[in-house]
Amino acid sequence: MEEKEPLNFIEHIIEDDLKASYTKDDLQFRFPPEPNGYLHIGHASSICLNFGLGLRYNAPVNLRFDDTNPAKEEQEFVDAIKKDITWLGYKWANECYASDYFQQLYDWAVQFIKEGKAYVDSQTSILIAEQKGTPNEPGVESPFRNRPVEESLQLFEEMKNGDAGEGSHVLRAKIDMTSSNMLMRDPVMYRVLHKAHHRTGTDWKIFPMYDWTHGESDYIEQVSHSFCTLEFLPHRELYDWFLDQVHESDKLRPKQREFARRNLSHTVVSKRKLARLVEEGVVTGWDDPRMPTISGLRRRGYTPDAIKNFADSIGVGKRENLIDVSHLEYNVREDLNKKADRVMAVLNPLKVVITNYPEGEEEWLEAENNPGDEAAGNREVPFSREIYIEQDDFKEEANRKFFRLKLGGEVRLKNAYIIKAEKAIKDDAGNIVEVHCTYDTDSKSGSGSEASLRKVKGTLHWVSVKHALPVEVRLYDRLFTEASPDTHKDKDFMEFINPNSLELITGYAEPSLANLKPEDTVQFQRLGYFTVDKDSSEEKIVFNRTVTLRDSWAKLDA
RNA sequence: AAACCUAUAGUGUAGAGGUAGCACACAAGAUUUUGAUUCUUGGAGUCCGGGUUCAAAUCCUGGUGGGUUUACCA
Repeated sequence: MEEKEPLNFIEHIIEDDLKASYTKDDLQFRFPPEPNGYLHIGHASSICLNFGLGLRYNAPVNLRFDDTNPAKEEQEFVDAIKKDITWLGYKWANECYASDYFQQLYDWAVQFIKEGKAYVDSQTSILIAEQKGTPNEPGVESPFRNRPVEESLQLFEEMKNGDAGEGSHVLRAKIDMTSSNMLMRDPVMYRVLHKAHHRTGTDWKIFPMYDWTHGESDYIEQVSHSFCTLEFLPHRELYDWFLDQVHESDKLRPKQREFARRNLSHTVVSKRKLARLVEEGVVTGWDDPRMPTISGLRRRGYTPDAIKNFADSIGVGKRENLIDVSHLEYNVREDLNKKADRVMAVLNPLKVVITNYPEGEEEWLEAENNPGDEAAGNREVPFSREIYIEQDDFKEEANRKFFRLKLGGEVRLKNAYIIKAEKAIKDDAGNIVEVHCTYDTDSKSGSGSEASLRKVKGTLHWVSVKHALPVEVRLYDRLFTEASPDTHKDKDFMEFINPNSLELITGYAEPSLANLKPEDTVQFQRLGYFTVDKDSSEEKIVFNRTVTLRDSWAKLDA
């Protein structure tokens, strides 16, 4: 009980509030996406943070769509977002929409006008921007700033009724044009937009701005802690100002706190940039397995646990960061190592003929599905005179560090026999096209015979030629060659696209794989984790490589 | 340029005045019918300068580096 587990700064804030005036029942959080795109790994961190807090403190977490801009938002994204959060395994307390609060927000705004806290400005956006000044120079007040309350009221009504054109007027809060915080220089609260909203249709012709909406939505829902990323820090002053105007003392007053966005190396995490990858055809869509979107990661074979463990392990702070993608990869491997069945598939086949194995004969050998998990059971794999091994697993000559097959040398075929390479057959160009081997007839795996227990250094995976199931395999690599492609001042991130982020090959798999369904994940032994893609059909299974196995040999070799 | 935020091993993150920990990455070794997994071990850090204090990663101050803000987007 007294055991102190380390807290991140967000948890410290909550613990401090709990020691002060908050009770546990006051705690409530929210995840507030704008439905204008797909969720990505950065959102996943935020989701895990907010929903994780909800679990930790047994507090409700609302899913709230920040849908105040009908020009960008669509139902399609609402559905995709809900699907992704559910897939991650989180349950929201309430499904909320900022658009549900349009009437309340409007009523408050009218009140503001009556109290002289807001006015209708009839200038162009360009003029308003000019008058805003710069961080160094104060802004100048709009000529409409002190227009009569009745006039503002009347114009606001016209804006609302659709009698005013887009851009003709805005409603502005009357705060301080000389504030050192640009956001306090009479920020826009409403603009006119004659566009259909995905939920309210054409009921509203005016739409509230983010700053005016977000804090009040938190207040309406009685969210205790509203966590957002650091770029909203300057907005906090305005968040508080708006809240000051509407807050009633018997109600909880939400507080906004900010954390640093978490960046992942070798990718980009911005909706705009991800959209460009889609639009320019660099990837096939938002759920392309190379995309850092949740739907992309899912298709790539990532599990919810892998993503959640990743998010938890990187923590949360307030400084600029770049998390190496190897950390993400570690988390999938760790999770899949426990869950994925081990199978055999050969990606770059080299035919091996076992010359002393009877022609036409075959046998089915027992194989463990997961050595770390007895409950995973066993299966049988067919063995015969002709098999495929990986091209990389054979060399005519090699030093003793090469644990694989070489002429005159022996290796164990996983779950099968020990073989010895006798002869390499080459084509006219000198390429090895086939290897002739002999097998030790007494060395069958699991037979318990003396020969079966012999220690041979190398073990290879293999597939019987006759029984091989041809499969399409998509080998994915990182999308960018640069760790931080979008922080170069003089270069566009598109210049760093990895031309080899996808390699398409045909592999040969053991027949048991014919039964797999999309999103099933297996380990191709000695190669990596692979998941069945939704592009699979009756005729052809498609596998996506989630991640390779750790490979210390590859490092030595390189 | 101004205001604000920020600075702990290569990366990320703990440490709230009292022996600088953890994870990944890296290196070495053991085990291994996956060069995987597992296990053991190792190297590696408080941005710089002042101050307060018996004692500073921690508090103060000045630099320096990085970031954010200057949308009728969120």
